[in-house]
Amino acid sequence: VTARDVAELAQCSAPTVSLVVNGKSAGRVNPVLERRIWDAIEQLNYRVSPTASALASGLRSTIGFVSPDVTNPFFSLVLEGLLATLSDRLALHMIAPIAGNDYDQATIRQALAGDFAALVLASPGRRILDGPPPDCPVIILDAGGSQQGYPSIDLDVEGAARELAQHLVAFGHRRVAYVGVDRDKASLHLRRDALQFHLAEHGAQFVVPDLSCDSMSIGAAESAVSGAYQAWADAGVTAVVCGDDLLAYGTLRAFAHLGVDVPGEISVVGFDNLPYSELVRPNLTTVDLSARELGVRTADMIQALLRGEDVPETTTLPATVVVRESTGPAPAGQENGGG
Amino acid sequence: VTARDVAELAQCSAPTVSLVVNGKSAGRVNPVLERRIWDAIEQLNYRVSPTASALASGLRSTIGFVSPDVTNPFFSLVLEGLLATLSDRLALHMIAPIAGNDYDQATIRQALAGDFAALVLASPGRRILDGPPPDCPVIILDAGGSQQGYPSIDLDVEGAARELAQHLVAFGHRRVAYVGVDRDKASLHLRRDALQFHLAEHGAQFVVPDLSCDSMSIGAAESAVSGAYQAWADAGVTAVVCGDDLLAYGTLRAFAHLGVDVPGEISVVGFDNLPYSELVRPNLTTVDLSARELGVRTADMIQALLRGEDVPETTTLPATVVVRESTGPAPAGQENGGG
DNA sequence: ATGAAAGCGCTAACAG
DNA sequence: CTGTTAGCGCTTTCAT
Repeated sequence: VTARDVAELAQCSAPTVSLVVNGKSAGRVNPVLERRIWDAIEQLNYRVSPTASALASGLRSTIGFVSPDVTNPFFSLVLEGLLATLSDRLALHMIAPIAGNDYDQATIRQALAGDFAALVLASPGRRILDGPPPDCPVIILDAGGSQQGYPSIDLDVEGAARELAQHLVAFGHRRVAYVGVDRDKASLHLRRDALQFHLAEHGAQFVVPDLSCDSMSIGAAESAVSGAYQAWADAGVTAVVCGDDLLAYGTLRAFAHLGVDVPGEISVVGFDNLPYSELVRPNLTTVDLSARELGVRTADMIQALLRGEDVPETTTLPATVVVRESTGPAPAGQENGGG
Repeated sequence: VTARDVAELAQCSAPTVSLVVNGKSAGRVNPVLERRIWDAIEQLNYRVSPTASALASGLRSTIGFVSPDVTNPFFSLVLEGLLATLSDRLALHMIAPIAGNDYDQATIRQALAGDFAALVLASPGRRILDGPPPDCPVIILDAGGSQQGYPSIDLDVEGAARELAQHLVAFGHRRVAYVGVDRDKASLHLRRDALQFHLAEHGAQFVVPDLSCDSMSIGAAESAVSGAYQAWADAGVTAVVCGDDLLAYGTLRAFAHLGVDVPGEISVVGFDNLPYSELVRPNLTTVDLSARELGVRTADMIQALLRGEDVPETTTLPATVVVRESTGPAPAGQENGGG
């Protein structure tokens, strides 16, 4: 059922139908005709073809969202904020790497082929776009700052790292281990480096090589940590910081199996503050990355961009430490987010 | 940059370019011309416009996925399986209700307006489609069987309920409570009813009215359970079964705050077996709903449907009980999934 | 206030 | 093998 069918029934022409369905009838089409048209639309159950509409108008109405891992709650939360804030007129096309193993150039290239109104890249690696520039706005999320001139929205990892370093040092930790992933995740590197810097200010440091997990998953961290623990113990590590809550969950599991007492023998910290971090045993101390807000702000930025407005090259959202039992009871005067 | 630009550069006509880029050049276009065309394509960085292509060919290439809640790991897992299995040619549009509160007719109507190659409805309510029938295949997931003639993929809740009832009764439970949500979720009702039936076989039963949470979330369950516990205790409830793991997490939290010992004073069971269920305290006994597999099978079914093949009206996937510490140590000979 | 004409970029059906 | 002709369904001038 096409616009012409409607036009025929309503005894007018297709362009008039177009005006009406697009709400552009203000003072341009006779109210009684408009009525007839709406009636015909309902009667025939007419819906405009988004495809044809997009082609004719040159207006794209779908935004591409590239997620490294749709099962990671962090990205789910970002997605939720995005979806909740995006105008109804904008559809969202999900793009995820085939293997579930984070995404590479190929994934991005695929995304670029999709002719989107805008493209959102969540937690990309370092080298983002190799080929010719895309013909739509690109927004980068959680990449540790703008890259290649694309506007980005980031978390204040720097500030959180300072806060976290203080917290750890206040508990007497001086010898720390870091758990990250094998991939070239800009965001994870930044977390590590910022933390290293602020630990150093207090005479603390990473005393073992970073542990690189195959993937950002509970299982990967569990097996990696199981293998690394002896070396950590030998090096006198008393706290381990994980680049992501999922890695921290795996770390907690590994310790549980190894019979290592947390936080008695070693403290564990994660980045993200997923909804499950206060449910795991022991409750995980984390850096809250306000994932949902990240999605909300992304949607706002997209709409601004599509209106042709300028947006700041880098937007930074606050990130704060949420202290829970995995780093021991909070010292007097310290905020405790475990409630 | 259009196909005509390429044609011009390669000194041929647009349709020939079309043949080449679509891999339909076998024996229909001169290899040397094809070379020139590919060169031109690369040189101009030409990409076919999916929009124009779809319009001209009448082939739709995006499938719509309606999720009640993108932050619920169950649906994330379904999505992951779906994305991983779907052909590269098929894009996926995410549709979620605005409020984050499950979806209604309006959400579905919006989905119908999207002209998709296929539509997937995950865990819908009872009345699914009111208006005129959609013009694309619709697949229903986790709805407790086919509805309105749409093919469905479901979990063997019936079998799992039997298994679960046996497990609970073997531990001496006779007086049980059920936690669900306010919404008309077909799937949750089925879980409840099947369990009730099999509990009755063993002389056990629900001894209090079902607890209805506002939403399928940890927080909603936590507050609902907090308010209901006294009545449960008065009624002698010794086990509570939650329609979803998230509800179970909230239940565990409520009990933790109330100082109720699990499973000492009361046992808790959830449906879903999310990845976090063996991390929470205490490890949650659940019914494994093989969410990812649900997504995989959905993708398979979509592709079959698009090939014009017939599919069974109802496909049922296995669901099994995973016993963990929230229902106490497993009795001798009972499988223990807590490892 | 409305219709006629043109065209978005591509593909299918034919003609050569 | 290749080019020409149409047309997908809609929107946008531009007449009237």
